[in-house]
Amino acid sequence: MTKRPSTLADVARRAGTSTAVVSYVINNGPRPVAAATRERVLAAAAELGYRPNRIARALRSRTTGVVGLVLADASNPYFGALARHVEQALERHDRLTLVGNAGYSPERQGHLVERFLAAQVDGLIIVSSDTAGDAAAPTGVPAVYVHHGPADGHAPVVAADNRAAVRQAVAHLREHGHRSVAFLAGPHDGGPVGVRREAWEAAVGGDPGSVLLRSDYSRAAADVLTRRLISEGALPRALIAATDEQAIGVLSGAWACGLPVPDRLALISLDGTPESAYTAPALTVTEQPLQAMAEQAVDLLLSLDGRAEPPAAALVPRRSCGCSE
Amino acid sequence: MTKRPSTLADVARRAGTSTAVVSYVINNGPRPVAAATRERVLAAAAELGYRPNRIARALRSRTTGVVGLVLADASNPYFGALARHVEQALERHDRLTLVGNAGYSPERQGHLVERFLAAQVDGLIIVSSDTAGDAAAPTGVPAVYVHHGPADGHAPVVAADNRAAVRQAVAHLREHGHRSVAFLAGPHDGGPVGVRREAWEAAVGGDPGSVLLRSDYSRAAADVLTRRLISEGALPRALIAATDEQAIGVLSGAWACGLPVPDRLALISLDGTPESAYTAPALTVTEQPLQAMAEQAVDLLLSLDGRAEPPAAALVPRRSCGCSE
DNA sequence: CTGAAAGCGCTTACAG
DNA sequence: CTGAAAGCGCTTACAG
Repeated sequence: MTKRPSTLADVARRAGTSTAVVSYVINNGPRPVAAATRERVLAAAAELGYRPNRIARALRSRTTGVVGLVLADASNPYFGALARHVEQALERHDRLTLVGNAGYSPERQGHLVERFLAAQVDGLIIVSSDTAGDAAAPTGVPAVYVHHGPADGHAPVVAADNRAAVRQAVAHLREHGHRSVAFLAGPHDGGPVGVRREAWEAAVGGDPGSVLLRSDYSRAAADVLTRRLISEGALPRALIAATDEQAIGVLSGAWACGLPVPDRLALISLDGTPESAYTAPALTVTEQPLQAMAEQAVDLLLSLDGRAEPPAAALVPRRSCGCSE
Repeated sequence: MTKRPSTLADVARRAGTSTAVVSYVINNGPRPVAAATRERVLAAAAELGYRPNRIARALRSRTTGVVGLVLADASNPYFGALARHVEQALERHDRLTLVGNAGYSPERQGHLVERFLAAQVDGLIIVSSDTAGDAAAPTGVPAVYVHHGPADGHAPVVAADNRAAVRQAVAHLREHGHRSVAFLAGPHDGGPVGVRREAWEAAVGGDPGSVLLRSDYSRAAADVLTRRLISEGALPRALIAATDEQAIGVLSGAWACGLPVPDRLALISLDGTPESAYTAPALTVTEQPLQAMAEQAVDLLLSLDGRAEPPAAALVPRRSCGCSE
């Protein structure tokens, strides 16, 4: 038989004071309380194991301390890492994180936003890919997009400089002596991967040897594609993968076919998630500043400041491009 | 100027009825409403863009529809996958998920539990490793542990049969002709990895060639350990890694040293996260039924039923053990 | 410095 | 079938 949790009124009764005073001491304000009274209240609260009911506080003060985080795809480590950094940043600001996975579905994203709004979140952080996202522009609470956002400019979007990252990747592969540099894009253009693809196109000019490849954003799809290209003798010698997921699938397919990386395939990936450092071989990446992006998004949401862009993606040379670590 | 969101009272006024009736139609009960009245209410709600305030409902009905999910370590894909499945299962039951990452710290876990309780969650799902967990037995709301839980039996624990998984792994490596099978454990015993280690010990008997290795639960630590063992000529020929994180680190270290897997090292991992299928080479694993575990935890929490144990971990032969895929 | 009281937006007995 | 009203646990003007 667990007894009813104690309330403010219980504490007030026990301390022989009013609920107002109890509230003032629990919240350290907004009115001063005499030291002696404060002690009595604190003692009463401790004896009763009082824990403030945030729901009641939220109803009254119209702020829940909860932020909704919508993920384009929680199973992609890139979004996963972003999510962890967002949650941590919010926790540092004493906010709770309500999380939802849209699984690349705009409908599910819209549904999540609705549910979060009904839960009276104080704000929304939407980690969006290309497809989902532009639709449900949330109303009533502040929202910040990460990675990709609607173009209408109604909500801030935090993203790294994708074009610069691609230019670095192409240049690096050229330094390794590759004249042609292929690109593994997503199934559609649009969103950050579309931007990356455009930047690649601009960088390789019209070079016919620099072919455009496409696969879903999954290890499985890139693995299958790689096996097929190898069996057809059509695998490029130098390749930029739009995402780590795809790059890992390429590595997996290449290994299975006995094709050595980087000797027969020089590979660079554009996400730079933590996992990219422990593949076989380790992936050369342009590392997106995931933590900085997450922190900036949280700061913008809580309007702590409107800091400048996050640091640009940095090229991290590892083995897969042909560097010797 | 965004105007104040409409309330039940606004809808009632517009529909020319009482708030009680509006509540009845919004919630389809618990009292019947005349069809004509219902239409008026629905129309009014639609015109006003009414969205029920779940906080107010929660305060009144003492149930928030929110569950708190505490993760031992969100950056470990094993826990990450579990978290996704839990969130999806909760979503199917129309619950929202408040998420927090304890980062292997019992203090942070306790702190998260406190905050979740203050937020009036309807229940807690605690995905715990060995170290964190036993401390803060939450009070007042139902709780279910996943992967590992306190031994006192106060809360249900959902976990796969770790011993059977280890026995399968050892037997499989023996079928490949390995008399000695080493084991890469975590930094301490205790929790599921402790159980796995014990089961390994029982399976290999006192064989002196079956050595016990230890590393942190990270790719980095296992990578470093593997490089060191190789340089010392002390790497075993057959190894069971307690976790996928460690197995991936082993693969990474082996590749960097030019040591071929599985030819010179046969490797099996005991988690079986999705990533294990796309390493180079693909990892042979005992696959923990992560989705089934998550669903059972949610069902237990919402006391839908007390189903039997989740299905046992199944051995998935891939390349790293020496099988030819 | 402190108390009595209104009110946040709902749900649900209680009358009719 | 419907309405008037109490109350969930807080916060915060308003008096004193």
